[in-house]
Amino acid sequence: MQRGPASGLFFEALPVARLADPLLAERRRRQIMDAAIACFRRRGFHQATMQEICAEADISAGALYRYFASKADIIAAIAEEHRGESDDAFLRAAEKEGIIPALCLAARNFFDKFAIGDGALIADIFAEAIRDDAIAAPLRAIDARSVTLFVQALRAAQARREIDVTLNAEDAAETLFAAIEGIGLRRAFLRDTNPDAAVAQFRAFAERYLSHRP
Amino acid sequence: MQRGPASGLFFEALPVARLADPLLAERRRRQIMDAAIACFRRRGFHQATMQEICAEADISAGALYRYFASKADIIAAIAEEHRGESDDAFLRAAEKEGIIPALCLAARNFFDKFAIGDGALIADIFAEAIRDDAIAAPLRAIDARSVTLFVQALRAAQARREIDVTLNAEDAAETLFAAIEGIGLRRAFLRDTNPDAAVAQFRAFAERYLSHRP
DNA sequence: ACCTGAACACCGTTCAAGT
DNA sequence: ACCTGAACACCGTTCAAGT
Repeated sequence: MQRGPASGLFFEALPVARLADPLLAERRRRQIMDAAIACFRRRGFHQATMQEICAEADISAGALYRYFASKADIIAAIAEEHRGESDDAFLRAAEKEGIIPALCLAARNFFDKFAIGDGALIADIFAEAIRDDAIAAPLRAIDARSVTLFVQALRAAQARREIDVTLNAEDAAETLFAAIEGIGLRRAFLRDTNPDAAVAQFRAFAERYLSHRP
Repeated sequence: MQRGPASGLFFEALPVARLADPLLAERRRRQIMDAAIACFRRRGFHQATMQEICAEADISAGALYRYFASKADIIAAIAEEHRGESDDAFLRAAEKEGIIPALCLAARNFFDKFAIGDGALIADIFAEAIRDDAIAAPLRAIDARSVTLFVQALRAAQARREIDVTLNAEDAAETLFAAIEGIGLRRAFLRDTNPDAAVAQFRAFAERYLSHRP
């Protein structure tokens, strides 16, 4: 987070601008991200050093900075990747198995990350995103897409009379998302990251929350 | 987070052991914590430097380390203080106004911290607690006390037939806590920290979740 | 074009020396 | 007993020099 004299300028040329071969660039970014994920998982975002990431990726510090502008830039790329993966699976489950199993699948996808030890990393990403809008903005775009899928699936479930039709689908999607994130973070804090137990907690909540009103 | 040769020993004498006047010690800790809160609020836990905290507290680095073992130790003390404050208010509200207003009061107490810009700090505390059990352990003790209050208030509300009697009070308290934390963090991520809107979202959720079953 | 790694400007923490 | 602040062992990032 320390920086040289150039920081704070608005139109710095990004390193990516001077890259020629996009295939090599993609390969290097992949290589650096995999190394960073391994290091962050072992030691956390702030504890892992760039030297460690360079060693793990088998690349020099100077080379790394051709492909990522900063340590925070690496975490942003990892977070983006983390998010965009499970949307298709959710959509298929929502159509084939109903809304509750689909929501539980999305929740399990998230809880699994805590089970493999990424809990602190996820909290770090929240902290960085809350502090720095440059990190939050791309994550919000991905988030918005997932929320839209939730909303559509909830509306379809209402049309099928699977859940309460008086519920506002947008509000419900937001609250379901918040509950998944809250449950995951909280259980990690309490040192119980068993994903089955977390899904059971979420399912009990979702069934109550979405059920038909008297 | 870097350290000298002595780290890793199990029975290092804590700085506090060599302190004589407990009143001076308490004053110094207060002075350092207030300075740290101001610095963390401005720049975040990892961005704020010990030099800044020392300057804000008007104390030298060496003096600071007589009263706190590390930067992480300061955050732990702040987090403990953050938590233990609103339990009494919750209990009184639960008896006088019913369970829903009491839960909303507890939620508002939490959401207010995001509104004054402590969101990233709270996420930092989550991350540090998930990563380091030495930080998590004292926080879990405080957390457990608050959860117990929730459970007792929920049971009393069930006895009054205010909410669904088939609900397991322990499970419900855990899920309500997770929802409060999730809503707070998520709204900060989405850049909407208006506490009224957050409380409204929580209230809509809590009323549905706790209501009598058909 | 792409890479290396020493160098730079920091950081958290310690400890000899003061009062 | 309590404090100071230079010194220590790092850190993230840059940039002259190589291929």
